[in-house]
Amino acid sequence: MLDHGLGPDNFTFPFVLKACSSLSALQEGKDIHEHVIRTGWESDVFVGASLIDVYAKCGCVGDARQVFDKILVRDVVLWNSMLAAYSQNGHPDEALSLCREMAWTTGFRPTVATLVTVISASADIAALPQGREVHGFCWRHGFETQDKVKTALVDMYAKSGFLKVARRLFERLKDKRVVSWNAMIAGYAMHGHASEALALFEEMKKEALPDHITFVGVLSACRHGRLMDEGWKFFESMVRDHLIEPTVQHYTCMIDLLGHAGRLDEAYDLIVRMSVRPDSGVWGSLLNSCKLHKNVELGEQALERLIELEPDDAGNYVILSNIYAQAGKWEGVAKLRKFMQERGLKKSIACSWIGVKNKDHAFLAGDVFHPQSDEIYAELKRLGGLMTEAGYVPDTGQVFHDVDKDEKMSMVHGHSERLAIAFGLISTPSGTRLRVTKNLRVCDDCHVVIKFISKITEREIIVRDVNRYHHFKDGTCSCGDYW
DNA sequence: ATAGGGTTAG
Repeated sequence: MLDHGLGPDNFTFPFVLKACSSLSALQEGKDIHEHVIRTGWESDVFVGASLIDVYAKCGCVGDARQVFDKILVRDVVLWNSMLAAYSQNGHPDEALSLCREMAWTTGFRPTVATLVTVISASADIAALPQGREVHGFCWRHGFETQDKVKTALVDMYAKSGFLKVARRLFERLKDKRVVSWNAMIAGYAMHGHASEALALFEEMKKEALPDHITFVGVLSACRHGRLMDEGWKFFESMVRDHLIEPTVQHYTCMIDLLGHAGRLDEAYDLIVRMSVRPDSGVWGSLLNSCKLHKNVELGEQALERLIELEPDDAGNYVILSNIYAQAGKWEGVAKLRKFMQERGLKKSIACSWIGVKNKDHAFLAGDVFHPQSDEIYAELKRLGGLMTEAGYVPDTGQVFHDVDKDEKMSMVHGHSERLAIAFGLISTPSGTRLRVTKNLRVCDDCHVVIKFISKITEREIIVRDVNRYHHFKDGTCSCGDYW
């Protein structure tokens, strides 16, 4: 077109940018962006929304935001594009605050797309107070009747641990599409409700055609329920009866099932001979299983692969370090720490949060910034006494740093999930279920402690960590102590 | 004639 001497206009750019977006072609997108600037179309909302989408699909949220900021006369689709850019790139908090800004500056006339995006952002951080607020908004403005909004709400309530609410909304869908079934099945699966997930899958087969995502849900239900035989049955049936080629996520479920069961060599064999390229999730699952079953050699191999795939992820080094520590191989711990220091890698900062009276309260390990900090620590101390009476012995094996024993104790005692739980206990009526979210894995010792707390205080405590949900009740956890 | 949204992840 350019060779023919024709200049692109405001209609040309969106078409060609959409092509970039579906190919995740960042360099081409940037070239076209320059062309947009040269031809003076950068303040066009259609061109801008397309550019934001290209940058979002390529993971460049900052570039997307620059495009957004240059456009001063915005329409609802432009806002939605920017919200989606945040939401899809792991910045759900930014999406929610941009949504507030949108409400403030534009008078907030959202569309179905706005709400779906914001609800899914709330779901991703299980930010229930915001999610409920959006749900209320949907209801008051007649959006709740829309199936797409309702499906997003099903996902949000499921991820926030309200499976019954999710199910009630799911049953009220006018037309259950595959996406809705998938959200509900995955919801049961991630909470370890394997039988509900599988029952729903049987029901689904009568009404809709399962897709590859349905099977991720089904296999992950088997995984969380440790249903090895059923898992393989579904895996084989997926390929044979449904003609679905297994993706890396399907393999991850199977490798995780084998690994958790201690069949580490079989898990390794499956990684080597599977038809798709193993990603960091696959090796991460194997590394985690090596920790559960104390296998140093295979753990080292898994870390080698992970260093190739995601060298900057500190969590991987920490897990191998834990494996070394369990085995008493302190030279391995020291070697890893040196390696991390040389590369400037730091453990991510742990953070837990809990919603109380429609407000989220966040805690870092050992922090004293909460206004009720003194009462929180007093409550932890009180519980500590009761736990010792009940037979609790602290396990500081997972403390990464090589510090003395007392210091290790205090580090573990101030873990963020404990602060969040203690705050929940002192600020809600007895018997109230607590729901805590954490950005990392729950450590072994906290897991033991929370089991004790659930029994001593007679509370149900739901902790959503980075991998899965833990439902603590009466001294036990739904994960069966494997996570 | 052009742009945005729901389901999967160690």
